[in-house]
Amino acid sequence: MTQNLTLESIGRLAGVSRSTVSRVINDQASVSPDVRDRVKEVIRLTGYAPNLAARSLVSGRTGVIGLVIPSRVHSLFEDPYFARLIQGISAASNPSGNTLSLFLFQNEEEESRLYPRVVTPGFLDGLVITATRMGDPLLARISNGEIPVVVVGRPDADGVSYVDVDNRGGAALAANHLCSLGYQRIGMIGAPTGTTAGADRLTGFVEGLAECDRVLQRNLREDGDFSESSGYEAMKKLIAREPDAVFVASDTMALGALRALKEQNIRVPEDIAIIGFDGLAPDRSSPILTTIRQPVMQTGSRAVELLNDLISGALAAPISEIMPVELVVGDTCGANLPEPRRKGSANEP
Amino acid sequence: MTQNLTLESIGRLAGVSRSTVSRVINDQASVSPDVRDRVKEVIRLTGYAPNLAARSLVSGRTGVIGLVIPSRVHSLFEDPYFARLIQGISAASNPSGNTLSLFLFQNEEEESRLYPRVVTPGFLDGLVITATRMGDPLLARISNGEIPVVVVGRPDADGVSYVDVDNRGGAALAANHLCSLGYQRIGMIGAPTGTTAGADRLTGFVEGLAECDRVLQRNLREDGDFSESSGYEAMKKLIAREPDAVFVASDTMALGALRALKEQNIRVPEDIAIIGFDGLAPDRSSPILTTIRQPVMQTGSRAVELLNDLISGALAAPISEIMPVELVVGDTCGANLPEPRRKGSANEP
DNA sequence: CCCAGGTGAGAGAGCGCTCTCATGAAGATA
DNA sequence: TATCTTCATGAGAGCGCTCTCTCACCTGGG
Repeated sequence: MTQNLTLESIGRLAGVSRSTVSRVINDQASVSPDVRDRVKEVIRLTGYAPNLAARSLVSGRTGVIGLVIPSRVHSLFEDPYFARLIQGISAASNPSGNTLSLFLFQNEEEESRLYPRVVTPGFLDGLVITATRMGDPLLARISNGEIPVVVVGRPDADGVSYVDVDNRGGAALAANHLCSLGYQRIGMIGAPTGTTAGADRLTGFVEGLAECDRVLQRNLREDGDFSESSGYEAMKKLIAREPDAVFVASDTMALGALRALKEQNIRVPEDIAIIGFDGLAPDRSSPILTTIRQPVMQTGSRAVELLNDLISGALAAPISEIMPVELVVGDTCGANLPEPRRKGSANEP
Repeated sequence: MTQNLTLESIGRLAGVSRSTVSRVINDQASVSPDVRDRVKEVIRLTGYAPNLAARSLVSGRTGVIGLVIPSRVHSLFEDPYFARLIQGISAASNPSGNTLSLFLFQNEEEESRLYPRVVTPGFLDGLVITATRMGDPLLARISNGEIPVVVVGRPDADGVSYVDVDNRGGAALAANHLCSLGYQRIGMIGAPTGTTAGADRLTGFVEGLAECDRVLQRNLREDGDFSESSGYEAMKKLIAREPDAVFVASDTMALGALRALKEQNIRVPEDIAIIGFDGLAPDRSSPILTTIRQPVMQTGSRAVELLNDLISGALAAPISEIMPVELVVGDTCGANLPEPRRKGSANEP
């Protein structure tokens, strides 16, 4: 039935040459209306679709972009962050006529074994890489100019195009919010400082406190690894040091922190205020987490748009963009409490 | 630097012909050891990788398999199920030399617009489709024999290859477990019966009760849509009818059910036993959910293996496979309680 | 009535690869 | 020594497409 349809066979059926059919398919000029209609009708009837391999062989484009998620985030893949990011990337790929290929590597070995395929010419037009850590060797190799690359999240290398969210600004917003509510012993559960997101959220939070003439006491800070359990553990340690408010650098960790507090019957926000980062926690959670919401899907979409600009040559690398974040006030920061409580001051320098 | 390396140029550098280089790359016989080494060395030095478009043009294979997730499950994409499934599919794709392309359609329009690309020759070797609903038109079109397809989850059409988990057996297991613990008013929060998973879990649960000479009272059953909030709403309705145990057809819905119970200060499992299905709930949740665990990652991997058999012609469609499930006893079924409580009997026929 | 200018359509080359077939050298058999 | 079989290698065709070049035809101005 639909066997081996080619430009040639379509042309034969329509009584024209292969060249003319090609012109019709690619909407090029110099085809008379009646011939164009005749060819289109044959294409419709036969259900012909051009062979993409042949097309990319000559055009050098495949219409495929790759999304690389490095091996070590596999356990983190449970984080709704990645699902959203993939959605955003997919959403932007479809309209631009791109297909998305997903590269999840199980381990470093697989990563380096499959690496050639990723940068091999004739397969991918461009690449989006996410969740790189500082000094990531993969990034160094891939961004070597063979193929257009856009990184999601600020890379620590220069000359690489990227899309990031305003981690510093968001963390500062959290700090300002807590200060304005009158908290005195403000702590933080940070993300790994080996990631730029972790480092930027820490920097921003310290800066935000400084704007209110506060400092982050060293013993009021613990770091987690983005996982729920690490937030739980960090909060358990912090409890003894009696913060009255804690900024947790990811919602997933904040959920863990809330669990630790509940276990100890410490009320949120009456006894301690919590503010998260991400805006991914499902609304169902009671209480509703106050958080800094980042536009994850849009970040993914924007990455694809920049990548397309890079591929088409409309822009030259490196380009970058910072997506805005916003404070979303929920139940856990105490903003909706009749009167925020105060403890002894610890954040005054 | 790495510009336009072809078989021809590698051959020139190694002092052999294009054909010989091709033989070396494809590990074919009839190449003398010294020539083989010489060519391999040149390839290593230049970093040459064959052009995949050209290769697939002649071979008819692309090494790409597609994963299609229909439009309407986008909101469900938050469910860890899909993340795990994708991991499983990716894990099995990489070793078999396949690349995974992801097709997430935003809506029906996009679905039908991009459909040609999915089945267009010269792009995908095969297809994995998941989360189809009964009577899914996409499935009917795609499984039309143009390209090998494996469905994850039992399709309601014949002649389609698939991998499913033992939904019936698992639900029966849940029923038996609750019966053996002595519960008398056993209810169920079902999944949509418009999905085969929902229908099978219902059938299995009823069968399992029948094995214990019980029936599922109609007013002790509510259906949800796999979402947390639907589980919450369903449980709110059920509470008034005083079940002493409820089988919830997905863990995500079970989480919602637990939330509804907690809101009403109904203790689990002292006042009511809960058993879920999926085995995806993170261990962190306290209490730990008793559930029927299904091997999601393995299901994805197995789908790819079957697909590869279909592609290579080692097997002919339709083939199918049922993955086993297991009961995982946690805190919520009351199995670890000193003495399960009994209420008036409702499940006796 | 002839020739520039434009326009629709076909012929042909070539993208980089695989695969079949031809060739020539070396070894085996008569 | 002549013929037959290996085996290593090269030459060539062709996968289905795009793109350039060429040609045939039609128009209109001189």
